[in-house]
Amino acid sequence: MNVEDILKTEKEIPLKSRTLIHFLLVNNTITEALSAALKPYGVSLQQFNVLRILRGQNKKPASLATLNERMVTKMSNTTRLVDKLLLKGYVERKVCPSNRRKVEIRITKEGLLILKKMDTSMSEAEDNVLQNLSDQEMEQLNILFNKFE
Amino acid sequence: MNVEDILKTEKEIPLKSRTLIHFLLVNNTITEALSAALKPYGVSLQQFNVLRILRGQNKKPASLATLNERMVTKMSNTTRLVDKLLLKGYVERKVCPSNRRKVEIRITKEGLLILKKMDTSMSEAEDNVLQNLSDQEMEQLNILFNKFE
DNA sequence: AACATACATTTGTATATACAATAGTTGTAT
DNA sequence: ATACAACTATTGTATATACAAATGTATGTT
Repeated sequence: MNVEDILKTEKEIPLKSRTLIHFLLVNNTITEALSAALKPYGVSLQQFNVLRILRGQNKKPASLATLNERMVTKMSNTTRLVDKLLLKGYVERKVCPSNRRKVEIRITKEGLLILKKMDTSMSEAEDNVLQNLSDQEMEQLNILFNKFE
Repeated sequence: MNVEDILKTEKEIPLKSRTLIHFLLVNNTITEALSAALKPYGVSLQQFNVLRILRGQNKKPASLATLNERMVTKMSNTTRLVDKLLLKGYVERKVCPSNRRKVEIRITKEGLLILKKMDTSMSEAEDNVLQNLSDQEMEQLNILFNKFE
């Protein structure tokens, strides 16, 4: 299926616009698939991302700045994102004793438990989205992606 | 710059996840660049998209359904998107005489005028984002993008 | 100690989006 | 003609996000 058909337009789109539009279209496909996989757990992609970062810390706490630095999609408001996870009991937050400007955020046991389940669903969704691509093609994509500013 | 560096993580990310994360990262780059180009005009990417569709109609009106069908990123609420453009005077909307369930949306003279200016800015932004890619590489990307479900 | 500056997070506000519910219109079958 | 289902857009509500301003804390300078 080509871009013109998807957008139901007669005229041919120039290569550059076409590439970018195609990019955005595939991005929609990907985020919809991943979000749908997380839907049963009631968390957004961003919240999932935060939980994964926290698990990667191995007990070490993370500050908001750390989270922001490592998030795939940077947020202007990580505070409220963590609030949501707090409400669900998946993270805990306390003021950092050594520097009281900072907060220490950790994933809870419940967070780890639910995250393990999410991992399975996410992995399935990833496989599904990428099922028509070979390893070589993915490598190729990664190389091409590096050329974007 | 590789993905691991961008996300400041030590562990190597598996190819599939890596590809998808890289995709999302580049998507952020693209949408930020394009949105920034539209910022001076006070319209969002979606609003710009609607204006372009309307211009492509050549005087023929479009219904909300038509807009939705042709938008790059489908919206659950095109009504309010058009509301914004109405307020700015870039489009006009009236009830379709032959089928009063539908509305007829057209771009105005002011809309066409401002859109012409936006085109220049957008084209510059596109060139900028894609400056490191050859035509062949873009073609390659389009082929790979077609492999996504 | 007093002050200015930088830092880290939180809050306020406006806008955007998703999803569900509603309202009005049309076509069709009876 | 009437009832009913399908269609199209609008509205309501909750949540998400962007951006700017405010708060509280720490650090450096005099």
